[in-house]
Amino acid sequence: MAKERAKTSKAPRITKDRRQEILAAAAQVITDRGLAETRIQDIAEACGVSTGLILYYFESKDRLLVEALTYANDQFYLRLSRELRKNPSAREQLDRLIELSVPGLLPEFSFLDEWALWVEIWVRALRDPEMAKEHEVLNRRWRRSIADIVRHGRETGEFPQGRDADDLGIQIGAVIDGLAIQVLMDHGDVSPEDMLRVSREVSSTLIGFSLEPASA
Amino acid sequence: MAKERAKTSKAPRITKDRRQEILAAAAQVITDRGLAETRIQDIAEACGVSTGLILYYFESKDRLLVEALTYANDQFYLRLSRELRKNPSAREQLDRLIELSVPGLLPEFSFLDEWALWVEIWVRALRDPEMAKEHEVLNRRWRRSIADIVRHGRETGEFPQGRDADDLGIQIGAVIDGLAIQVLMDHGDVSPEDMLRVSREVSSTLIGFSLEPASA
DNA sequence: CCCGAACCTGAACGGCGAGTCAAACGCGGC
DNA sequence: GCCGCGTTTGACTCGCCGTTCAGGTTCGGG
Repeated sequence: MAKERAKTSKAPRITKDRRQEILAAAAQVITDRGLAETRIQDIAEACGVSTGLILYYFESKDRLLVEALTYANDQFYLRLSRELRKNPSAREQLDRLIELSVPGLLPEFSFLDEWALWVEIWVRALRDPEMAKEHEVLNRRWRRSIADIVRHGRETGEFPQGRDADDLGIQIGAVIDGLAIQVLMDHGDVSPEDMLRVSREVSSTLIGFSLEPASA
Repeated sequence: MAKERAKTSKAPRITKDRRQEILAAAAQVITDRGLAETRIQDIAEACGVSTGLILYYFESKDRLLVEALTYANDQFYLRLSRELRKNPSAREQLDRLIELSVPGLLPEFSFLDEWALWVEIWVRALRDPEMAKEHEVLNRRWRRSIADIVRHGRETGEFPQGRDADDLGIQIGAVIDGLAIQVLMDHGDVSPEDMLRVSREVSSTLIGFSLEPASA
């Protein structure tokens, strides 16, 4: 009721929220060009609007960039949550989380590289307090996703009791982060399949369950 | 014989290699300000020279930055090699490598953050083929350091046979990378001591030896 | 003592890109 | 039909910074 959509069928580019459209475009441009090479004009072109409009919706380029990075990460998190909710088994949830984390494994998700944006977030968070604050939230959410799966698996009896679940979140998260970087950089030493296999191995070792032998 | 040093005692700031001086200064500035915020003038000031001189020794800012990043990493690698050579025991070598990798653990080494430069390298390597090439070298060298320790430990009988040593280099390297990022970002969730402990635990688990209980 | 080469300076140039602004647009209400 | 407001435009400003350059300094060798 807030806005009728009846007439907007004729106005193709005015969606409900122009802001969001800009954020999505910005995320895409950052992914393509890199944060440092991203100009306001690039984002404007990706939206099909003028440069002036970008700064009509965002008070400065810097703020827009920070918002775009967190926006993209939110999108990833939403996809992840949706996927996890589909699956009651903790082991399959863990598997799904790992699959979604491997750069370039599932073409339908995560354009090319969710991770390229993570690296940009890291760099920026090192100096920009604004971004550091955001990073803290995103980072905790990411590790908590893992820890929650561990806790859930222990409730269902799929996983044994063992180290602190939050610690496991940190450790498994670290392995995934580190491997993702290797895959991203892609010198052929670590393929997506390698990452998938190693992540499963290491996390099963750390959590303390055994992978079924049928991994061929 | 290429250059006499007899008279240079009176020329205080003309060391043997001005180029190297600039590289060191550049690395420091990048560490402080971040790659994106580093201006040629910052580097010149850090050296106490004019901006013109910087481009007298380096054909462009971009090339200088790439060289500075690899230079800094070389310095780290040299320190690491020196430390490892001191110690014949593979377990102690591994321990030392981990210690040197923890951001902020050993004040005497690695200014504040060797790792801040790594993150900059990653970002740049994602787009700049020049940097990607360099990164490949640095990255392989880093993982090989770990794999070599594993191999050495197996020769001396300290470590059991097990997974491929190069794979372990990748896996342990990934854990260290991932944890280092967490420590770097520093939200208090992962302290340097945490990283130290976890790195030891995980690598002993992966390699397959047991840490002595005296870890208090 | 002079010359040339290497080293160094800092002012000047030029382009680029963030942010501004006055004007236009279009749409819903009166 | 007209008004007014939210939206959009694109030309303009302005400061910044990489790079160039003409000249200065130092130093060693002849």
